[in-house]
Amino acid sequence: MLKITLKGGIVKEFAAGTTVYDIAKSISEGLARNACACEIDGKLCDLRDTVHTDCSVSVLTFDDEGGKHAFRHTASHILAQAVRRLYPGTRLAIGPAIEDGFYYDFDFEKPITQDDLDKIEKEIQKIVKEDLPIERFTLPRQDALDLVSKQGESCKFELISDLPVDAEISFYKQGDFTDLCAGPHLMSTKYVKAVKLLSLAGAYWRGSEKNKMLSRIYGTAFTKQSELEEYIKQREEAKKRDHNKLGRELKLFTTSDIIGQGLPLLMPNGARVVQLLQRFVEDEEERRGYVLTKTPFMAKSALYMASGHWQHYKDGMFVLGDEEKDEEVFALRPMTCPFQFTIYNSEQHSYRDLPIRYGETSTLFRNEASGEMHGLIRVRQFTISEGHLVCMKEQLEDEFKGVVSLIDYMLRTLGLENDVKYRFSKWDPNDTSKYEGDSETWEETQDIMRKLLNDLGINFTEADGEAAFYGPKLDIQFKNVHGKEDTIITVQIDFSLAKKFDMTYIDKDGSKKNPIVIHRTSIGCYERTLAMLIEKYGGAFPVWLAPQQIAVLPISDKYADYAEEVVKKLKARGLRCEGDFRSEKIGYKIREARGMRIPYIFVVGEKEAENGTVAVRSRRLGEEGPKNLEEITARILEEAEQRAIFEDFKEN
RNA sequence: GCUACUGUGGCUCAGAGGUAGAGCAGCGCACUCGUAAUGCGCAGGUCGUGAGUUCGAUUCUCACCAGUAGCUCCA
Repeated sequence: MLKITLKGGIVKEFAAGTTVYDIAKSISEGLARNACACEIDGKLCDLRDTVHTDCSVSVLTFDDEGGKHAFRHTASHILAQAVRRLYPGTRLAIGPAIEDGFYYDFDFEKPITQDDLDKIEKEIQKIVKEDLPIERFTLPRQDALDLVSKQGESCKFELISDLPVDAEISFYKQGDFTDLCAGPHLMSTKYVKAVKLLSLAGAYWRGSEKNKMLSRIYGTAFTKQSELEEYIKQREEAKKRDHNKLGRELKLFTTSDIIGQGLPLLMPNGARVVQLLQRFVEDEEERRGYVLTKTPFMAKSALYMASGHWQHYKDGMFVLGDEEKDEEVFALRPMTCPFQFTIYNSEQHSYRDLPIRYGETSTLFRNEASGEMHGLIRVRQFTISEGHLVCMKEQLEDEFKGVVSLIDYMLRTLGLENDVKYRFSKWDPNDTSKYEGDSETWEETQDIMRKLLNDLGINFTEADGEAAFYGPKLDIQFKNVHGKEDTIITVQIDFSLAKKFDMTYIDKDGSKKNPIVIHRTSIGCYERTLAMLIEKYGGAFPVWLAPQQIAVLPISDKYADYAEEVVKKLKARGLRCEGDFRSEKIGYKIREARGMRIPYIFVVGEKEAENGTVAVRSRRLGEEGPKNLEEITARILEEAEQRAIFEDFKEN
């Protein structure tokens, strides 16, 4: 008999060869019913797996990540089975569980449409009702290849072909459907009670644009219908915060067909928010020893050739002129590096000058592919809080830490510190042609960066192939309302461009050396950061960033003079304030002001005019009653001064 | 760039092979109002752009432009 350690340290004896499912059953029928997968000695396994040595076993349910994963993975198989039943000629690609659900990639004979999803969903429900037991079997590689080629599954054939010759290939079978799969899976289709297909999209086979585009069906699954409904509701709620919709409603930005894709126009409200952010960033950077530059928006191709952008980034640049015909070709800048490097090179530097921290509120132009543009998040022209720190190797650590500290301060000020994830972006050692510099330098730089990140106690993930062409990056990622992750802030250590660009300093011993460059942004690019702020706060910006901080609403025309006087006083104190003098009812004006997420509403009528007060309604506390104008002014000024954050806006 | 979808007055959306409606917003008038929509009236659209099919197209076809989700790429 084997000694099996269960959850909570309980040890029970089982015969060798017992399946985990039977172990779960012996604990309780309920557990067996809810079991989705398991961990044997900490390793994610299938319920069908058997125990052969003393070990620890924990049964995973939908409440565990691993269990949820298996559950949704099974849902994706049921989706594939439904598709095969309805559209027999369809080839299957892959169908994993993902963070909030699952997807399956198909190669349909005839493209399907949104309407087909309803049909497929009905078939899925049928399969679930059929309560098909799910069985696993394994085959030697050659037999597996024979099986999938008999099925006509050329994608599966390709996947198996990439596995080692001696590999045992596992399959899962449910009723009339068999799929190549590593598992784990549920024991039957009947558990997948609440499934919904969410969207239809294209996806390249094996993630490469050189390959065929397949049809991807996204869906999600829960154990209970009520949980599914809750999830759908949350998704709908999140979409209401979509910056691309809300940003337009709040008159922060707009776009125009005749201006072009990826070229949003910041309207007065949006421009004001960006201006406030820029002033804040420039002042803070000055405090931290940055020097300001203002460099040209374009340069001759020669500059980009020297920096390497011409070789590595030309497709992403707007080139002005025709290289074949014109003697001189210019390009709009996609990055600020070579410009600030040129400033560095305009004078001789001693080791005593270093570090030099250049900062610039820098407008950049990138010719993104037409399908990439999205609201304010992905655009063709944007303005970034750009900066390059030129330092010696022995200063790298302090400078890097200084940069991270500045970023941390920015994130905290915006209230985003808990909404971001840190990603250590490394080069792709299997495709070195995309990068400058040799592999030794890359590995060394990456080791240095990893050590710095660990020293700083940053909780980060590592990602291959995400580096810049000149060095590894620390990327700070933010998820938009659709769950899509984008980089808002990045820091890059660059050992290669200084040499390429011939940047030098004279060291103590009189020798010329190449400095190290840290490329960094402190708050990211303003358009994208604005987008994230809109979504984070649902448009209800903290007072210091609100385009309009106060609305003064006279109850009727009779009190317009007093309202005017209040507006004047507030403006004189530097508060952003407007009066609403339309002859509308007070409820109507309040509704509009709230809709615009204005943090403070001052209602003024007979009583207020008599007493020199205002009736305050704040976004945070609702109706606050009459207040002394001077006191409430001081409070709002204080709130703005502190850059206070209250996540306070409630829709109803 | 790729896949699918979408494009009707400022916004949200109806509609149909015989050149268009609703609500909100706007404007005018009345109301002078106490904390999330006062009433009445008026005006506003060559139905994204261009070409084709047709006696006739905004509705069908094609191309282009723009948007949405995803893929690829990226701050």
